[in-house]
Amino acid sequence: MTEVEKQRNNNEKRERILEGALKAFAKKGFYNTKVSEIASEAGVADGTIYLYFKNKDDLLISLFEDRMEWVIERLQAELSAVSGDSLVKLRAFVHLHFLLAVENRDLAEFITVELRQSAKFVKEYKNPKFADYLRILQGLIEQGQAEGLIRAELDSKLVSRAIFGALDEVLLQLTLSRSAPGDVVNESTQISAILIDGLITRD
Amino acid sequence: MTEVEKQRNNNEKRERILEGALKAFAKKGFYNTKVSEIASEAGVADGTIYLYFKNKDDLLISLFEDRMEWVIERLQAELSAVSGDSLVKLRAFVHLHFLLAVENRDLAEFITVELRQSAKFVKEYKNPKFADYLRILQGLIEQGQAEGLIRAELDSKLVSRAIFGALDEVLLQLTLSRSAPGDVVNESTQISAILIDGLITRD
DNA sequence: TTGGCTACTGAATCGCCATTCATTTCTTAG
DNA sequence: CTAAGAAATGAATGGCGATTCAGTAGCCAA
Repeated sequence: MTEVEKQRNNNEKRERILEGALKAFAKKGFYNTKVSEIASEAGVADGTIYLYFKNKDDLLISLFEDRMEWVIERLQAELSAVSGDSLVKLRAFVHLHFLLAVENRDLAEFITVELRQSAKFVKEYKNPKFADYLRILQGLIEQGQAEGLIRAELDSKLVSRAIFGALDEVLLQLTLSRSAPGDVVNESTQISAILIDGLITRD
Repeated sequence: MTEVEKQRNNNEKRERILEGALKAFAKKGFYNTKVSEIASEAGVADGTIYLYFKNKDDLLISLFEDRMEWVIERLQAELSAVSGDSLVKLRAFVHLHFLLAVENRDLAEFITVELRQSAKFVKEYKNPKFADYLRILQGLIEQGQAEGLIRAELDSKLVSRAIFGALDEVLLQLTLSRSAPGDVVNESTQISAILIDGLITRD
């Protein structure tokens, strides 16, 4: 086996473990998932997990890093393909957020449910990838402010937090109720409408 | 000891345990908190906890119920003292949400961080009190729609979820960073402004 | 004073599960 | 083909911590 193939092999096993962990965490949550369950889901022995990850916490963090990186790449790729002003991009962002979640149920469930816990309780972990995600959103807001489309007096950091929160909570409901993909278009359209134009009626 | 005094005594001990649990859960999270830590925080023996609660899960759920009930009562009391149209009330709601959180740090931290986990993983638990909270918000939206102030085409359930999510995420940030009470007024004002008027500039 | 009742205590139990590591299996260079 | 080294295995270990329960303490009524 060449070095390259060896590398691929390693990554494939590592990936299988991550995939098993994702599935298990999404179903039962981090604390209620046994390492042995992840192992069996991944089709490896319990001990094998410890060849790829330091411990259960490390597995959790690695899973975050890995999947968030993937999400961010997809998001950026799709966003850069959108042409138009920042409001158009913001609408696209909202839509993509939902779309990615619906296409990756387990991942969405894992992130919406475990993100908070982990951010707080897995010692030392500062969750840089999540910060990156927020920064993309914040960048859109600031772009809009620079273009004069979004009110300049708003704190872009606060706004991006709030938007993320709104999306996340609606998604939580969606994933937990395991409802049909439903009208993602409808939901994302309504959220965008509120964000951009507000709740009030106009003449 | 009369029956009444006995009752009060019981409730006082029960309350001490709930208070200890709240403090501990807020600091270390449900899964990282030992029952013995709660006991020592409450100044009772480990076994005493099991005289008042079936098990650790039951303690968690009871804590939710109890504190959410209190929050809802305060919220309703304060809201009913607000006179004005539904937009005024919505602004007050947002403001109160932040205010209550800042006045009750541990409670806010507990609710923002543990609510999701519990809703999903404590078997059987449907979290009715949280549903009540959302319903208050939903009621405000619907009132606004009836008054013609809020766009009728919006799904009030979706909207109330989204608003709650926005508030919750901003609060999460606030409580986790343990930042100074800071400008709660500023934050709640900006959030209300976005909700009501939207992000965009107006001529 | 005593006996019974209730509330409380906290040390001991017991099951669980993350982690380890002696052993086995696979891989490849010579 | 062979032997060394790498990778994987999964049964055994060890510690932890929720829960239990035999015993203690306080209280009251007779």
